[in-house]
Amino acid sequence: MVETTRRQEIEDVASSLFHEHGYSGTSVRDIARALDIQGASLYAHVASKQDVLWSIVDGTASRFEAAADAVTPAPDAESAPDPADRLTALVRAHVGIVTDDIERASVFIHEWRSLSTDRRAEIARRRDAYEQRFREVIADGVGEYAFAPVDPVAAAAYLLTALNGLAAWYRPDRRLTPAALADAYVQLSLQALDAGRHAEVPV
Amino acid sequence: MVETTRRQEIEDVASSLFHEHGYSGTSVRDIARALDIQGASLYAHVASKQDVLWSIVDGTASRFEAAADAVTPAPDAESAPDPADRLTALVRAHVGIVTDDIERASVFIHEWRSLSTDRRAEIARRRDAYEQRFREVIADGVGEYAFAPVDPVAAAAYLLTALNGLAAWYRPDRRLTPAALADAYVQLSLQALDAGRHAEVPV
DNA sequence: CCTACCGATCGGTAGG
DNA sequence: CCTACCGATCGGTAGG
Repeated sequence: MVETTRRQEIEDVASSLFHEHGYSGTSVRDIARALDIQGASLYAHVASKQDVLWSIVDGTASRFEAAADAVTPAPDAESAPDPADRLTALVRAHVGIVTDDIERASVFIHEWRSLSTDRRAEIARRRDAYEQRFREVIADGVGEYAFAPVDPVAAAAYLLTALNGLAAWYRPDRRLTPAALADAYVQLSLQALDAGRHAEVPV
Repeated sequence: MVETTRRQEIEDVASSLFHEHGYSGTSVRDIARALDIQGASLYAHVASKQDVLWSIVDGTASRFEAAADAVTPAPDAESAPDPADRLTALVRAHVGIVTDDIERASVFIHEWRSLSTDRRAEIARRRDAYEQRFREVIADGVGEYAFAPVDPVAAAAYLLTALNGLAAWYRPDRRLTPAALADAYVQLSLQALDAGRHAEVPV
């Protein structure tokens, strides 16, 4: 039932090694050794080391995008949820993906610079579009006086790098479970925008 | 007057290359090429590539520590400044060092994992001690009801990774100068802790 | 700071 | 998935 293809195994151990030593710091033979096969045998399954990195980064980017899509209101919705709720959903989705697979998330966040020029450009575009979702919610909230008057570009970068930082330090433990962590990060993110403090100020 | 030793030049170009391509992704010959000398000639000035990384990381760690020392009240002070002021000073100092030399800061933040075992352990200790300063101010503020009741460990990690994220994205421009950026990041950080909203609640 | 050179390792291919 | 092998590049040394 737990079907794990060889290709998936390769990407799993590659994610772990790229996470720990970086893409440049990991050799094809390091990956093969973790699978108990010869370095050259890896090429029966993958076209290149770069190809493995791309699969990990592209797949993880898609997970983030799909999760954000799922919590983004349809453009034709009667009434868009208020900005605080929309931001909460985005933060929770993001933290969920990071904590669900820290190694792949970490590779996506830190190693996309090692992609070839074209792929790197594509991921840069997709990352910017993803960050734009955060900027828009923040700008909406500022416009509605639901958030403090922050710079949406700086605030979105602040929030997203805080969330992405998880991939570098978080290890699940009994005291700070993924659920507790998500709650804490939602609280900090809403507070960072002073959410709910400004609705009454001007009209 | 502007005395730049060869050693400093080497560390400057190495910081730039390590920032862009990582330590493993930068060869000794890459560094030499940027200085218009032969790869082997570099060894007239440095003992090893690892030695260059250590100088950058150790020096930058010291800058962060000295800046935090400078804004930390003496233990024998009559009255410690309130937590919001202390946190403001810590955030401003940290952002200042990052924006003052993004490349070195970035190498310190991201490449310390490439250090040899002993040095890596030392930097891990020093980073933890530095982060502890943030945890303490946050815990003090929570204890005095100056901040919202956040988990000091999670909140300190959240704040510091947000600040460190600057090294990856920030480029000074006319709209967002280093000073404006520091103001925005202080505001977001204080708000993240809901600073000044809780003083009146219980006693 | 240079030329000349070292052994080790790199990503990848050929041919089973 | 293996053995055998490729040219290129790696960090670093010797000796000027």
